[in-house]
Amino acid sequence: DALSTLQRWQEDQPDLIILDINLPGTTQLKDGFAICQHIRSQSDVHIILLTVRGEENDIVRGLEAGADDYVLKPFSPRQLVARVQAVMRRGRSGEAASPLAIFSIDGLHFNPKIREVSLSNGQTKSLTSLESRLLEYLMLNAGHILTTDDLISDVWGASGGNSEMLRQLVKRLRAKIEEDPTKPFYIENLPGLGYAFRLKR
Amino acid sequence: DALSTLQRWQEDQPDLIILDINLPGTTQLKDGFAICQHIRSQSDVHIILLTVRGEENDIVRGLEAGADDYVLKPFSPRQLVARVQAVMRRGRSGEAASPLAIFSIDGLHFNPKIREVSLSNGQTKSLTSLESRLLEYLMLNAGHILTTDDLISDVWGASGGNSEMLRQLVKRLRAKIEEDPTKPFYIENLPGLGYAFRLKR
DNA sequence: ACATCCTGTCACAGGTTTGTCACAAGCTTA
DNA sequence: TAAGCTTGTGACAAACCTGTGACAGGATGT
Repeated sequence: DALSTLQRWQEDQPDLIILDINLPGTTQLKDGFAICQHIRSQSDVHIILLTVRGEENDIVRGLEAGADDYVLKPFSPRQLVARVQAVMRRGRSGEAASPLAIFSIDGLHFNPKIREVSLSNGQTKSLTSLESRLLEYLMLNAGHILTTDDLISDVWGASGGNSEMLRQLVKRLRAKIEEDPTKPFYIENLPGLGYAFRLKR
Repeated sequence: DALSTLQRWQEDQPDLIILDINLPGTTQLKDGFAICQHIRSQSDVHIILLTVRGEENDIVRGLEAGADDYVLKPFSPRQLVARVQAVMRRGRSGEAASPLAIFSIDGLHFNPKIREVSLSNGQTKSLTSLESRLLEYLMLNAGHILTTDDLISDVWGASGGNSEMLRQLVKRLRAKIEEDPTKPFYIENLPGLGYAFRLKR
């Protein structure tokens, strides 16, 4: 849990920390991100996050909080070992910039920090808060199908949001980033499943 | 033993290897880890290690040598089956895909994730939700007879569904995947019993 | 106060998917 | 041969999904 994590970290002085974002017993102040940030502020230790698939925007928060890498649950032990080795390999000073500063896929560039997309035709548009959240989630999982529920809970959180609002949001986002919104290129619909950011093949 | 393991691996090209670390007859050069590493260096096949409880740091060595997962002896058959399914489920790359990545039987390729089949003649068709469920269940149990009731309860759940709906669904699925729906090749009917996905012999 | 933007809600259109009905063909059994 | 059962099939209707336009309330800035 949160407290003993910090204690043990100070006692053991490990080279690497694998940190589950969903720490049990985290009180109001100390969630996984806060811990990550706290540790990072005092040390250069390597930190790898464990995140549940479906909550990928935790990743963004985690990397911003100073994590070196992340692994999605469920993961294969082999994958975890590989990530650990990779993180250890790049020295502490490894200038592994947050890889998610800017998304660039298929001529679409998106900077979630300032909520701006630049299209392949040179145009630049600024997105609203919700549109940005949606696009970030989609591009983070480019090529994977995201169910309607996933998207809703990511954009609006566990409580709010419904499929009607999502449809409307998709429409508005497409109006901004698609060349021809009636024939979407980037944001693909999989009937009965959800949406996906399409990867060229 | 070590040598025949490598031989059979090359001959059989299995999808999954369950490897006991304590191989008998391992000479100085070839212990279980070396075998694991050797196989991994040449293939992406899934590897599950069997390790005796009490030597848990074998696990670390094994995972470093490229294994996907491990099972401690003594284990229950049920646990082993669960691990195998989990390993098979997540693709080779370590990405976790929930259903089996792709079924390929007798020239029929089926990706349940995106609900798409590609036929031997090169055509690809997308299936509806129910069609996909049915085909997945059939291919998962290819070569085994599935009773009408089994199929109904798998596709529609415990409550809904009846044999009429199943017949209709089978018809629609056959129309999409069979070359000649009047003479089905893949989906075979066993009068009075149910259906089966036919395996070539 | 006013205009503007963002967001949620309603209503509807078009397409697809699914359930239902009726019936034909094949096999089994009396 | 005649029921009786099972399986395959066509047609149709209901339900569902997705996209869209219009509109209203709230926030924000002038």
